[in-house]
Amino acid sequence: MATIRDVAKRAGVSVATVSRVLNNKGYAHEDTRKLVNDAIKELNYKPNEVARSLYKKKSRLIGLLLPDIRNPFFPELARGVEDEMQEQGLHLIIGNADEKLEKEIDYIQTFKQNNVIGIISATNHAETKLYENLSFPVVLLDRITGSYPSVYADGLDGGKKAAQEMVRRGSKRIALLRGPIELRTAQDRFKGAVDELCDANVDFQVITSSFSFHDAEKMAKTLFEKFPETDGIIASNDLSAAAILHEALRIGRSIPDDLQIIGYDDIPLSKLLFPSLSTIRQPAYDMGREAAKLLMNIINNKPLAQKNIQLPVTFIERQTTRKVEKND
Amino acid sequence: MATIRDVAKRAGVSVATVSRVLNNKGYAHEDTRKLVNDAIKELNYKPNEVARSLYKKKSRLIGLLLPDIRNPFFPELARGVEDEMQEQGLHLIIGNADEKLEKEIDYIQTFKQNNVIGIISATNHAETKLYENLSFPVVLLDRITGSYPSVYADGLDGGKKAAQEMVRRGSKRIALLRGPIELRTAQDRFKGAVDELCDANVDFQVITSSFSFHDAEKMAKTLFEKFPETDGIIASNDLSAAAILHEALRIGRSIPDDLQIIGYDDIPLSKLLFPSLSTIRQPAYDMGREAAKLLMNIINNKPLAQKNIQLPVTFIERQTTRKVEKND
DNA sequence: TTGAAAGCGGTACCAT
DNA sequence: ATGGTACCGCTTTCAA
Repeated sequence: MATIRDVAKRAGVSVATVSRVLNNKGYAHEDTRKLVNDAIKELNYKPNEVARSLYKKKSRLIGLLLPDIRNPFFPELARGVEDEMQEQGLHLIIGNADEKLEKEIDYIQTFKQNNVIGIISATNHAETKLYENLSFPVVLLDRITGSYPSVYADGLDGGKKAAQEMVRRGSKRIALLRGPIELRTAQDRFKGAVDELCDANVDFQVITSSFSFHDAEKMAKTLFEKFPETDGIIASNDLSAAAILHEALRIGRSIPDDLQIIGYDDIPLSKLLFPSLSTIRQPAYDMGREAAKLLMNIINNKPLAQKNIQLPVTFIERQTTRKVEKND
Repeated sequence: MATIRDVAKRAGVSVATVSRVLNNKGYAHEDTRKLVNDAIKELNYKPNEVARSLYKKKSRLIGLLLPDIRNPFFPELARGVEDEMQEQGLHLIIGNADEKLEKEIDYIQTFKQNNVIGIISATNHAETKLYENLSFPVVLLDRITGSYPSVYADGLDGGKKAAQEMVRRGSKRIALLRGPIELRTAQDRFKGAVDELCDANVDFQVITSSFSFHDAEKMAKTLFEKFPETDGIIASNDLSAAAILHEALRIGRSIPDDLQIIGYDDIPLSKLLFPSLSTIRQPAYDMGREAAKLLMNIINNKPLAQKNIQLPVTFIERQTTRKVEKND
């Protein structure tokens, strides 16, 4: 690998000059500039980011921390972050915390030690002290606390919409899934639904469940054992909804005639289920992009229009809910 | 952040001594060692990996390149790699190439510039020149070329098993999906199936398709339009299989009585489909772990039992295939 | 057993 | 406009 010294020698100038040309900083005569650039090309020189990072105490890396890379919602977020960062000439280190605090701590350490200039976190512990005393900014993604800037979708409205659509389509004995208690976003969508259900003339039951694959199947079985009368299920995410749909069909429930299901997230697979899943769509890709933009604005000290960015959710009508006249 | 100088000062020794203690290299009196370790604890000192990396031209980072983070097969691979690396005290940078050559090049550049000590690649271009002239080892994952060490599952056997099980269960007019031509792994499973189907007394058609979400739906529609008579489909991966299953049910085919489907991969969602998907399971998590181990053995100059590691695949019988007497 | 100092590959200050 | 050089934080050789 060629170094800046090789380039300097080749161009017949000092390393200082090469550095200036490289970074477009300070003066450099047009001719010298050309000399240097030619040398760079000839040697196929790429600056050593590590050396740069050591001196400046800043790299060109952004850390992205995901809670569970297996839940298809998160790869979607990641792609949004990635695309935006790439456009800004930055690089992404993705860490998968696997819902384990220990892994999360480990990744934060790695990020620190590699001089990332910022972190975007979507983990389940983002709301703890882990992110304090960092020397670079943190943006929360699909997570909310008072303390950090964040990007998320409107959970209250999401829950509300799910409940409204469910009720409007005639379900009377509704099971409402409640995601992890420690996640504000999960609780918002839960609360949004509860408020709506309380106002409506329906019975409803609450089941608490995690967001992971593993638990989804068990939860689905339990649900139908405990509440066989249920005629409408509002799931806490699409993964749970998929498990519920599977179990419902397995025990012979007819969907959507006898039982309606509404998911949450709109992961790519939801439309491949059969019947395809009606769900509340979170604009995951856009959320990722927005988070990246927000972080970059903070890093570049741009004035922020808002510290917290809320994106809208939409009801995606597919086939696990019954048809009904439009009435808006 | 405390530096090695702070620690040295605190312990009343030189930085060289601290470094030796830190790395367990060279002599250090037991008492001095304790002195240093105490200082490290008191200051909560963590060595600066960037500085270390600059001098040694080696970091503790491994680059993992995935072709498409949205295909659930790859996160599963990633988790295997991640867990093994973590146990070895190394850290992972995950890059998502998004099936784009340009992104892949970009990530490789990032990996280089950050002194990764090795790359594990599962991308669609791993079989090109991109990985030549690297100063660190490369291991291919779920990919095969002559040139690089690799870890993959037995595609020939997988294709063969899929075809056997399909034929054994009575399908007579079979559609065989062929994945991307440029991927050896995809072609192996295709060839395995072709060989078997040729020997059997059945008709079959070949449809070429990509592995991505986006194309899966269109492909499914086309398939049934062009070959409405089909009574058995061997998919190139579970994503395609899911799309096919969806379309089949949509147009009223009865599964598995009228049409059987066998997928490939066994992604976590396959068992949540309804009917749950019969498929050829690749041990993705284990493949990831093996790739990590292989890479580490190469990095540490351990003698290699074998440069290419092939893992077995298994037929997972679920509900998109008909029941049949055991006959092994 | 320990420490001084050179060097990894850049950046940026200060002279010229 | 350009160059010399100290410095970022760590490792390693060499001398003591």
